[in-house]
Amino acid sequence: MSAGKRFTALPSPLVNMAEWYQSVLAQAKLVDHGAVKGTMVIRPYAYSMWELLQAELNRRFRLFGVENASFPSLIPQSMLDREAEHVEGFAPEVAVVTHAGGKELEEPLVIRPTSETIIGHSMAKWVESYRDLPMKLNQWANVVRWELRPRLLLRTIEFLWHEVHTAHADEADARRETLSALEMYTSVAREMAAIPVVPGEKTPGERFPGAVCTFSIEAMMLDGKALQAGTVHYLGTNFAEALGIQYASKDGGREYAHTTSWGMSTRMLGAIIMAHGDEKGLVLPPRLAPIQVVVVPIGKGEQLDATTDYGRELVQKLVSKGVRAHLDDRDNLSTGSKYNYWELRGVPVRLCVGQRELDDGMVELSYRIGSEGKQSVRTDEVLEQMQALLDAYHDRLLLRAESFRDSRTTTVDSWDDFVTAVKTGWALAFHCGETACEDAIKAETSATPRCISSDQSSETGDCVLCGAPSAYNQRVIFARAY
RNA sequence: CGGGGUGUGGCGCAGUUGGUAGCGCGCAGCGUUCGGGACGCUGAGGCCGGAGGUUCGAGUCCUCUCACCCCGACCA
Repeated sequence: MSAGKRFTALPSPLVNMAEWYQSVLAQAKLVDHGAVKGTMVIRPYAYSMWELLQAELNRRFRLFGVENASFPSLIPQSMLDREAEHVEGFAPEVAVVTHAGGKELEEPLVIRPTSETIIGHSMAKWVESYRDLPMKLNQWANVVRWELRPRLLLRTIEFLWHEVHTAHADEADARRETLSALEMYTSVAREMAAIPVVPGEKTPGERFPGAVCTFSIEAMMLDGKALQAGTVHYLGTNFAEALGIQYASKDGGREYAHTTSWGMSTRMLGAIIMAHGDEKGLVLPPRLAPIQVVVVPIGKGEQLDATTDYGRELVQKLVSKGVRAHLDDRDNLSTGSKYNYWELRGVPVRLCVGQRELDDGMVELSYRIGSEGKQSVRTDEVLEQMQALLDAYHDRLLLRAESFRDSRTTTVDSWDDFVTAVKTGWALAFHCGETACEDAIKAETSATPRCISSDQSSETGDCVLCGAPSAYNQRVIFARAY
């Protein structure tokens, strides 16, 4: 393998995936390291993937009645301090501004690690009556968490996300919202990213600081590790009490609102890369692929001019049908080189047009995944069916990820089986719920409880490590995680 | 913060017992190519992470620093 030409092949799942991952990111030119350690610069191609995800999330937010808004990135220290557990939980990773305007500030400002407090502060002023509830706000924003060990795209010091914050009149409504949000994220991951995530509740040890309960969607990466791809919290009245989100109830009383918060970040892009990629590079889910179809004209001289014109026309027609198509008319690359270029970038469908196709009104169609190889298809047929072909491709990708996930997920009842299972994937095991026991498991195997999957039927048993009765009605997913 | 490792053109690297810095890729120009990572010729691009020292002479040896990467602790 000549240096700088092809990236490192996908390693065995038992091997550290970092090398492959970084290599793909670098060569596909998706992100760069930022000026500050552990931050990142997202390149245009990757950013448009993010924009597509944003658009879908915004669409879903509207269905929820969530409105977009924007809040300050600097929060007075005292405001963060309002909720005790919250401030304690975030203290180690909060960046603090102590100087400004050439002098020391009377009160330090923290750079938001999340915006519960500042948004709650506004909600407290905006909510007066039960008629104002539920209030649902979202902001697209950068937040800063001073992580000890950043990982490109998966855990950067500064990251881009959205955070929805809602306030409700009562617990039932807030809890309903929490579960709907979790379901929404699950569906977005499946429908957009083709990642078969598992939704479920976090164990108390993994809860968001200040939450009554935390839910997440967990995705399996190609090395069998888990990645939290989205998170939803039911915050009870903790933040409402701390920030004074009170309303006049129907019967004239003063009640605290029940709040929730949920978020999904650019980590999702990392999830996509590490859930679908292969030895040729990225494999992008069509609904988030910035380019869904690339058209490559083939030939030389006048022939190339003709196929390029034909390709351009094809692209225009695809675009008019809502397909994100791109013409690769670069004249300094060979055909084979272009193939590899687009495969590295994970483009789902490639259409080639040479003299043969031109003569017959055909195109050569091939997919990024699968073993069909190249097929000759009538051009009008391709135009007619492209959207359906992309949908079918999405389904295949999802199915592939699903069977991978299932093949790496093991139901275990003995400690030995547990240890073996978390080496290559996920273990479904009973757990006593004790944090000390979770810690012991982590120390032994580096696996942690990911979530209690809500897709299981009710079942109890003995803790896989200590043998005490299980604390939950279901098995807990344990896995090594990013 | 502990344990490993690496710093040399944009990227990936080589550089012997100290002797005036090289290769591949990429980039620019010209020509031939173009159905699976094309080729030829020409060319641009470097205080060898930084600071001290040893030496006639340091990419190379010594000391001190700084940065980055990997494994772990913290975590979307």
